[in-house]
Amino acid sequence: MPKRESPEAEGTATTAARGTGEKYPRILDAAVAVFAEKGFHLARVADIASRAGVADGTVYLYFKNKEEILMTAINTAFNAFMTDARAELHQISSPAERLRRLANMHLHALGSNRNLAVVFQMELRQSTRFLTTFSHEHMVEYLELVRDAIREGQQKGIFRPELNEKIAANCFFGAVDEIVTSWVLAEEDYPLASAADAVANVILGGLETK
Amino acid sequence: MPKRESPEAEGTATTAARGTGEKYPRILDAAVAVFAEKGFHLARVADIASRAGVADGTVYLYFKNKEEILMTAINTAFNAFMTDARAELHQISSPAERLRRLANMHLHALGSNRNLAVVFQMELRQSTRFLTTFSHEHMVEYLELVRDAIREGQQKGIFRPELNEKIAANCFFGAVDEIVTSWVLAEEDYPLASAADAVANVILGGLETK
Amino acid sequence: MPKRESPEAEGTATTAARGTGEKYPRILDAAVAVFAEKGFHLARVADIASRAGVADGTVYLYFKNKEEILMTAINTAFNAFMTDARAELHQISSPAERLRRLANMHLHALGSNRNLAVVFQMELRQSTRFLTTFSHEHMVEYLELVRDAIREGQQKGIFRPELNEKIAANCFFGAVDEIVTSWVLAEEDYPLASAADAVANVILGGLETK
Amino acid sequence: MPKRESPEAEGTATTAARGTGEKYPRILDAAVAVFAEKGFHLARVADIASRAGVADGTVYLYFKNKEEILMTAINTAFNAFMTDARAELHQISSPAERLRRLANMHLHALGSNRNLAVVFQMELRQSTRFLTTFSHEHMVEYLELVRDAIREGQQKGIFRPELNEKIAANCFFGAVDEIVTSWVLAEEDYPLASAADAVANVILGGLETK
DNA sequence: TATGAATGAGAGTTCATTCAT
DNA sequence: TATGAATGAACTCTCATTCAT
Repeated sequence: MPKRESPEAEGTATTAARGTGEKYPRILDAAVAVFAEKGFHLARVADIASRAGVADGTVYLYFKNKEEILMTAINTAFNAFMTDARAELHQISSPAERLRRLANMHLHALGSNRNLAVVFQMELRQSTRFLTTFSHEHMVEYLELVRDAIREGQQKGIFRPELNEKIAANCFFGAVDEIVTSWVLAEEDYPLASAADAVANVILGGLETK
Repeated sequence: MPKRESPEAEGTATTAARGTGEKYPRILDAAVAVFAEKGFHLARVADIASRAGVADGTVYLYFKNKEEILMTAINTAFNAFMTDARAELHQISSPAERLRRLANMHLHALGSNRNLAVVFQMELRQSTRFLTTFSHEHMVEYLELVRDAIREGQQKGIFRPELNEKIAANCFFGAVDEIVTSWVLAEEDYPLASAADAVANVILGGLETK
Repeated sequence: MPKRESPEAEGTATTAARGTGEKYPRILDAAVAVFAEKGFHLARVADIASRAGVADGTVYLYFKNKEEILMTAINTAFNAFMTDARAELHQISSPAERLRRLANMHLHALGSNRNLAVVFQMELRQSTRFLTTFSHEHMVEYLELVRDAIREGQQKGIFRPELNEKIAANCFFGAVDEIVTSWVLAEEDYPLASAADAVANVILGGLETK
Repeated sequence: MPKRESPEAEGTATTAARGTGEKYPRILDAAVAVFAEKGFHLARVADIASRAGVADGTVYLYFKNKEEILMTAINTAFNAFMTDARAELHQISSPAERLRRLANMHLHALGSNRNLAVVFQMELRQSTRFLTTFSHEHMVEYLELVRDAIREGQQKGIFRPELNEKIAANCFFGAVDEIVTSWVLAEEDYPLASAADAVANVILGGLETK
């Protein structure tokens, strides 16, 4: 997920953003903000354009259509996250620590960009067949990281060998993911990452041999 | 979740369903099927009507609008589930067993009605403000069951006392929920409930004192 | 115009009207009330039926369609008025007195039934070609009465001979008609007929030789 | 009433009008033509658009909705007329002459644009509460001109002092208005303004002291 | 006669997308 | 590249009318 959110993404933009150049990222940020606020289907391309401070038509110079904006936003954020995550996890030998670190990064990434978090938690689960497939593939990629760690932990004897590795990985992702959802839906805006250790404790407790 | 799904909900219905009477449940079932297939926004009321074997206008004799159909479907299913769940859990004294049973019921309920499961996993997480609030309330109700069990388990000393009860409950729900999502997105149609014990093992392992 | 308005026409009817029998006039009265309130196009047949205390379908046992209800209401009232008017005017030999009496009857008829007045002033001027023709014919009939009086007055030398009789008749009708419109649109509910003499004075003043 | 009516307003336009530019007045003219022909409720926005030679959606770039088109058409025409009328009447000191001139302008304005006249005579008297209020206000404004003249004439002793000024003004307007209605409903298309003197003669005859 | 559930055609309006400038 | 006016397909919902009971 993008480390920083461009400043105009939250404002009306039409004013501040004009002339900053770099329309592509501005449109992307605006789109994430609008999708977060209204949801994909209720978001109008005109909303995105005006928030980005560009003309409606300009959006189509950078993106084929509305769906592609959403997908690009998700892809960009997801790929950035995965690159970061793979790099970091690579340096950690303990499978348990790796999962703890992954939970941490996951919550940090989304906790630092609420709009993006909303889009991930809400809009990613659309049922356009295409989008479903699309997000499914991301999920698989993410889960691969988790399953690797679990498998390795089982081989090393620190994770319970009888656990179905696939299901365990789903539990890990599901738990972390639900923490994000819960945060997104909450009224108060507590720091999401602060929950990382607590989640990791529960899940790792469930994975580790007694 | 509805005790029985009328058989025509899966088929084209337009033919077979005609004149079977009781249009209300037929429309509801058709709606769930169409929502599952296309998603709420892409589902046309005409699709629902034709699948239910009724005229477009007939839908509006039973429901105020499209949104009300979705909400009714979700409410009906959710309330039926909660009633069942409360009744069953009431008879189980062990908190761990209660959670195990809840996971089981959860997966059974959705595993026996794929369309409904798709609607719950996908459409419930839309971002219409109203729907968000609406589903949030259901979530809270469900989580109350989980939190009660966790709290009691902590008091009895069988669950780790240092765990944040709210986060732990989220982990439980998140894990079970993700198993459903995974099943919904999966190519093959394995019996969902078969995963119940495995999930429960992971989470209970994480909750129980060593 | 009908001498009396059936009592249920103003109320919700569904209660009081039931079982009184005589559904035909009840539907007619209800229709006039609903047309007056919402206008022809915005009036729903269901509104009329419920106000008349009958089922929607029952309306169609008495009237071919919505338009026929309006036409029947107008026709009935208009014919009743014309019959009365012809009978009364027949007994008055002075053309001036005849016009004075006609203005009086006109304002009395509509002033005693506001709903009907609204329908006459507003709905009669629709532009469905059919309805236009239809109301045009009524107008001609009414104007005939006026023109007869004017013609006779001119022959007798009490009305200015140079006046175009057709235009003068239009002036008479227009003046009286406008008094009704003004009353219909007014906030306060003054007795319409009280204006009869004043209007007659103006117009007769314009007609009479000096 | 609009100073000039774009020529295509009367024709089918779909062909000739394309690309003539200035879509706003074209839509307005087309709307008046369609409203005149079918009446507001039966007029479809698609009719207006096609007559104006624009796409359906284009209408909504210029007007919020169908009602706004009607109101704009009426307002524009009415305000133009009132501006003209006030300017002209200002220069006439004789109250009688002023009324004669007003009748003349009234009949000229509507007589030179039959579609607009139809809309004024028919559609303006609908019973949408909003429209009623709206047209009522116009009426008041117009009547103010008439009442001013009458009041002044009474003060100067040339109009009968015993006449109720409000009722007299209604008579004036009603008479002129009915001449227009009569013309609108007539089969043959005689020049409307030719009736101006005749009407003025009747009404002024009724107003003036003998 | 009476009912009212069911029908389905129909229309206002929105908005993603295009394209002439 | 950038614009934004224009397009027109699409879709929800209403309501006059019918007809089995």
